[in-house]
Amino acid sequence: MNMERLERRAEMLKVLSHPQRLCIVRGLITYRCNVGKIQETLGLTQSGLSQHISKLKSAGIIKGVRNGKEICYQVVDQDALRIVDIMFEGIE
Amino acid sequence: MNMERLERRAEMLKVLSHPQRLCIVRGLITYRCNVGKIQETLGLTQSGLSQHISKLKSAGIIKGVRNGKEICYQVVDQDALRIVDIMFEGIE
DNA sequence: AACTAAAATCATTATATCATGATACTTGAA
DNA sequence: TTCAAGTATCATGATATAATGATTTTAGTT
Repeated sequence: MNMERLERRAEMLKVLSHPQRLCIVRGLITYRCNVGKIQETLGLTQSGLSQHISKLKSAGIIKGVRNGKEICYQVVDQDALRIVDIMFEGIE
Repeated sequence: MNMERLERRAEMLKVLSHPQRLCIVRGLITYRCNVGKIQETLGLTQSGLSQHISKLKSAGIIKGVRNGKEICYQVVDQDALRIVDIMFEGIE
């Protein structure tokens, strides 16, 4: 069995397993790009949000492209996307 | 938004986000029941396995029924089942 | 060059998780 | 009623994560 791959997938799950990060990823699925917007929408601190973003990036779940002063993030891991969809089924 | 539910779902993800626990749950999906078997198959210590089982149970992912000296576990959380399926896609 | 907005990093403390080994509980059988 | 098998719990130290506030970097603007 490909243990390395399983470990990477497990790490991805761990990074997703935080309510705020789930909300961040869901936001990026729906709107992509908005970082400052998500901060105010979710009521996170700048530092807190940035650290969440950093983890999501390290895990390969999102990637960001700088556009002037802003950085536009989007979800690039398709499995993460499916999992977040499952997590938000029946929530709202 | 139903934050309580989201937190419970996130907690479920966290419990799943461990390679050994992913393997345990996959084993229980395929064969259900076998605890000692899983221990030898995966090469886990008795204590380690038991603690994994305990977390999976607390998170509502599995439940166990005692049958004599043995306890038969099975997966009861359907979302957990879907997620484990996704995790093992393309692995083996 | 100085200023500002956007974002990242650092430092700290508190808390949670992991791995291990030892001990205790539960149940059926001798 | 003792015993062994199967399972759970406890105790510990090592490591990881979370939350917060302060500082720093990056890039566009004046």
